[in-house]
Amino acid sequence: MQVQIFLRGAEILQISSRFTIAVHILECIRYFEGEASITSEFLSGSIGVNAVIIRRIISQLKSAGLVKVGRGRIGVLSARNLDDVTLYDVYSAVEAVSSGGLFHFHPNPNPKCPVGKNIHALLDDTLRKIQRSFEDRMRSVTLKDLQSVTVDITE
Amino acid sequence: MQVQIFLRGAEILQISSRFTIAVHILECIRYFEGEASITSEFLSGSIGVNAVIIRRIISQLKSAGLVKVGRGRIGVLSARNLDDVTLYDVYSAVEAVSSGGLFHFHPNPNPKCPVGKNIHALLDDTLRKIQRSFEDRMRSVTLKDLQSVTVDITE
DNA sequence: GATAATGTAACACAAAATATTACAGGAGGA
DNA sequence: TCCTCCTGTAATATTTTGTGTTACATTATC
Repeated sequence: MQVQIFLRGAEILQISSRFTIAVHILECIRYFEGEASITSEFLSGSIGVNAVIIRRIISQLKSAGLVKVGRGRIGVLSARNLDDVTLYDVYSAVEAVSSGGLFHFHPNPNPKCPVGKNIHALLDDTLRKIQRSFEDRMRSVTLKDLQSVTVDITE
Repeated sequence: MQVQIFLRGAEILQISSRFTIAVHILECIRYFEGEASITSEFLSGSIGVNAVIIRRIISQLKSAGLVKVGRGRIGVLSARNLDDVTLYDVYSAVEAVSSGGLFHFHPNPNPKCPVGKNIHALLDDTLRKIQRSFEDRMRSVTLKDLQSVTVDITE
């Protein structure tokens, strides 16, 4: 049996670390804004990730309207009240999930097979709903909520 | 801003297609069992994916107790009533999510930074609950449910 | 005007997913 | 029994995605 043996490595499918990095960035802004100039280099130090990566993610957060960036020696600033930003706001800012969905469908089911012909009809709607539910759950948590250790997400 | 320009390609993070392939395999068994010898070659034809990939996934489904495989000219058979198999059963059979979670955390937050020090305390519990909720949603759908076009997953 | 930071290209590298080839070994049928 | 078909799985290649690194033009503040 030994399934693990021929599965090379972890085989983990995950939401990219861009998401937790983005939350980390926003939390740094919440903590340091007004106190320090929050540059990509500064953030790189707290997050432990290359400054260019940070800048890319900041660009995405900026496109999503969450932060604004001054050139020169300003650093990153909040563009709205970050208390109200939800995890979904962050997630959708940094993951291009829109274009494909959370699930990856095998691309060539055989239309000549009675099962292959119907597999999309069978699954698409349900998978879409599951994804939607996942996103709604992320919408229900704001950055402010994270501060209270026991967030009430019904488990 | 043209975020897309410097994001190479799709940047999509997805549940591997092993999941939909596995559902496809099980649906083929539900449809063809008793009618035809369901070999990896046969499935490869319906699914449009290499037969070796199919065999690996079948091995995982077998480990999970969903199917059994005869050697020789038998092919794949159901090992239990597939009507009752949930999407989570399939998902957990083919994704090694257990070892890392759905979310990928950046591995080196700086413990000397007041934010970096607390980022795990801030996020871990909430992310775990979101993942749990995602999995529960998959648990609520069986293969039989898929047959009725309008599955009642509260949206 | 000097300095420091961003925006982003270009490229390198690592990790994961999938494809392909190959073949040993078991089961069933002739 | 022997042949054939199919599985199990190794080895390897290819593709895709994510991340790291270097570089530099641009722009805002000091």
